[in-house]
Amino acid sequence: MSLRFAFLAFLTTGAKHGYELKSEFEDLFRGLWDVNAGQIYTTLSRMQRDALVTNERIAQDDRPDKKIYTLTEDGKREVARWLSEAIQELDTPRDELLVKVFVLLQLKSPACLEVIRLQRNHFMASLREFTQLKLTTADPLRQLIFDRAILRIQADLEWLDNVEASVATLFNP
Amino acid sequence: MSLRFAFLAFLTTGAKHGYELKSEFEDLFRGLWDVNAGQIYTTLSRMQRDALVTNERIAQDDRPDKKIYTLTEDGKREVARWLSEAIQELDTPRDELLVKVFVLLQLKSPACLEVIRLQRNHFMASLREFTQLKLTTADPLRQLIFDRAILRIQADLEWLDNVEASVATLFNP
DNA sequence: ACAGCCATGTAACTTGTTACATGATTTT
DNA sequence: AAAATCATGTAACAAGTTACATGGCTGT
Repeated sequence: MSLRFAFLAFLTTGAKHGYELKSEFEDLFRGLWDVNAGQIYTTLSRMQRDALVTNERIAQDDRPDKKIYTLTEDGKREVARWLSEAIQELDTPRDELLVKVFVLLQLKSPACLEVIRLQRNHFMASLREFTQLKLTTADPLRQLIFDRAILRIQADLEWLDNVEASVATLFNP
Repeated sequence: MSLRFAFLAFLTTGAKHGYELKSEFEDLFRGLWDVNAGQIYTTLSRMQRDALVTNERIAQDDRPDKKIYTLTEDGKREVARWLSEAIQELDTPRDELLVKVFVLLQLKSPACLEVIRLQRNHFMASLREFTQLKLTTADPLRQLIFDRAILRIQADLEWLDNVEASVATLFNP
């Protein structure tokens, strides 16, 4: 869905063709998110199916044809709706780490502490990496990407500390 | 994939049938993650397709037949592999909030600050909710669920503060 | 009588993602 | 001569998810 919303937003500044949208997206998320070329066109055709965009084919002498996409009224409404609503999905983390740790706690698995240690080491390495990247980046927009990664990893590390502190109690009630 | 891994782990303590796996999972994640009944069986049949489990049909006089699932050797290897590797996906956040904020910053959209404000209000409300839930929960395992939500939301709130602080600079370079 | 639990499954749809295919132009 | 960029797309699969269907037993 993220790519779809990004395209919707990019199209508010004017009609664009697929390759342009890809470039715009990749310039913004360079390194963090490389989009496969094919995905651009599957995403756009699904947006068209949902009547969010229409396209017009433009012939070019020196280049392959391009297809200019324009937001429909529905598309404009969809952008407006997106901007007017907060994103909800973030506050109930249903991710693999929660499942892993929880299942192991439930099973009182002896592997539990080792798994925590392993994950913590991984996080610490990522943290060092992103901190380094942030420091060596001049672009303040780019720094915000790394910032987010850093803050999230720190939250997860803190959580692992809490989990570890609870293991003894949970295993010997 | 999370459900699949949970089932793999649950099956290490013995053969089980689908409904049992569903109950075990829902007991653990009650309120946070309600699994649709159908998903149990699609997940199990895909696991069977991938040779991670085999099943045996058991007739019961008083109840419908049940199918007992057992881990294969491949399945056991898969669990072991899962436990021995840290989860990687968490350290590059490619989520909708990042996309939303970034696209708006890129477009220098006047909606930007309003979107941040909206999202912050939403996070604050969630934070109050989860804090309340954590306080009124006796089960320490259950508290860890809310703990995770709380820590993640706090990290995202902090990030929004950083973003807001950068908006002025980014809009007037 | 009816709700709810036990127990299973299928069909269908969505999104994410990749491999593959085409072909011209520009840069090294 | 080769590599990168411009530009488009299709086919296919995996995974998440839901609606629907079946049917018996148990508790109120």
